[in-house]
Amino acid sequence: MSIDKHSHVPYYVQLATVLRQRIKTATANNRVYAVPSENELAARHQLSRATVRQALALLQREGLIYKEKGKGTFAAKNRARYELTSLIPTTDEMRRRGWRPGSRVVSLKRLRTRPPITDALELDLNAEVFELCRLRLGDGEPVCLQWSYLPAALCPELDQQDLTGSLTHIMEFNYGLKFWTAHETLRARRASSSEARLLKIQTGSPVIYMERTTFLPTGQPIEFLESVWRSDRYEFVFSLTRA
Amino acid sequence: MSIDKHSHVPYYVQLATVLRQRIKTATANNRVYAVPSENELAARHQLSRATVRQALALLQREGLIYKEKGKGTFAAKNRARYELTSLIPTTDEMRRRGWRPGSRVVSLKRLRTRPPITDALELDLNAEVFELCRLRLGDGEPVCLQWSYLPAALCPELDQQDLTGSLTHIMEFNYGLKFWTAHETLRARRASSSEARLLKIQTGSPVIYMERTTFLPTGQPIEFLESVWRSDRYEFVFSLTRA
DNA sequence: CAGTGGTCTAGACCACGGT
DNA sequence: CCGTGGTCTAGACCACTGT
Repeated sequence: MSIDKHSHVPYYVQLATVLRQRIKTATANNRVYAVPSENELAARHQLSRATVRQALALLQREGLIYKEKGKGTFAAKNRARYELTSLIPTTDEMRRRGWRPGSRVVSLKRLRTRPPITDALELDLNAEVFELCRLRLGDGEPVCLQWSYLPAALCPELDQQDLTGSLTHIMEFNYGLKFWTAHETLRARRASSSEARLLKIQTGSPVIYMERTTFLPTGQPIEFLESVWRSDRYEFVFSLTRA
Repeated sequence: MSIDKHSHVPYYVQLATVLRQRIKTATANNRVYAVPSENELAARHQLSRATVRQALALLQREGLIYKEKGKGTFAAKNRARYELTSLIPTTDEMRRRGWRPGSRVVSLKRLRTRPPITDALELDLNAEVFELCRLRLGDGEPVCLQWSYLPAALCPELDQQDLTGSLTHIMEFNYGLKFWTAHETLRARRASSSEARLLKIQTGSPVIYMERTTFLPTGQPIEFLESVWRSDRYEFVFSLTRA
């Protein structure tokens, strides 16, 4: 298992893959695993030290290794649940939980913005947005209710699309709009009667209310999302790391 | 404003600071700001391109810039609310929200572990842990109720410490245990009568229930935390980014 | 075509930890 | 003292973008 110099895969990616595997088997027996030193890795794989460091930086961001100046590099037990906290389409999230994802479009309207949507999307008052309300299902059972607001100017003819799948994918592949970062706010509150009816729970049950604003790589806001999650079916999981 | 070659601050940190400032003023007027090319920055500041790239990598992780191959590097609007999602002591979090942080120790016991604590902390059954229950205050008003479980072997005489401040700081500076990564799980549920009494809310009110396991850089679990948060006083904010 | 960022090399000096 | 990771240089070739 070594580096293929004829592959089109960058050396540092190849090295990271090799090391990931080595760390996995080495830490399986609860043994402490000292990663070979940077010079040693460079010599062993016929690479420059800079390339080795690039590979190690990858693994460090994944939480797989940690370094101690003057001592060396060591394997951490693999705690990377979701490779740290990352922005993931709801559809993929469902699959990751072992559910068959589904979606029922409750309504799709084209309307003029009002606060707080104007603020979140940084649009002028009365600019047009699509309001998409969907019930998201896991294995056919309701999990959450979502209202997405999208600037109509950026995704014309959204009403012609198949909206039962991943909105993230539609935006990326049909409109070239890449969801890149997001701000999420979570609160607990009681389900209203209309929410409860769609989610098939009792009115007043505690639910998680989430607001999310999603941004393009440029920092331009592209989606404002309001959602209500059944607390008996869904919990929010985050992996955090020290800055 | 340039790079001080006699400073002990690394060049790439200095350059990042300069660029951060430049981006801030440039994007203030909603103008698109193309960051100078890597070669140009290298020439202008008398640095190698590798050093310039190190500085840009910093800013990219902060969400301040994005790159497009063949085109260039551009400033994103600053969306870094908390420099992405990071693990932060509760005390510091409170201050960030503009509250005067406070803590009331409800109880501190030394007891033998039982599931689920044994699982989370990876301890043998009956190993000793400290159970620390604290009421966290913001500007004197209850915000949340926390139960921390810590392996007694790793922090002997915890009962001699002042526990009204930051537990994270005590663990780091008194025991050399650095909280590094964490897994958090959030659910909505109703407050029990005892929780409600301490939090000064009505029994049955919706609250956020959070479980957190915190790990050292080695990946060893160091703290298991259960907490209940008042939904009228606290909301959880996360910044996410695409992997 | 020229300019951009992505990858890579072969050196160098430093501060730190353990002997 | 030597080995470690942290920082830095001065080159190089590549794939991609726009003209």
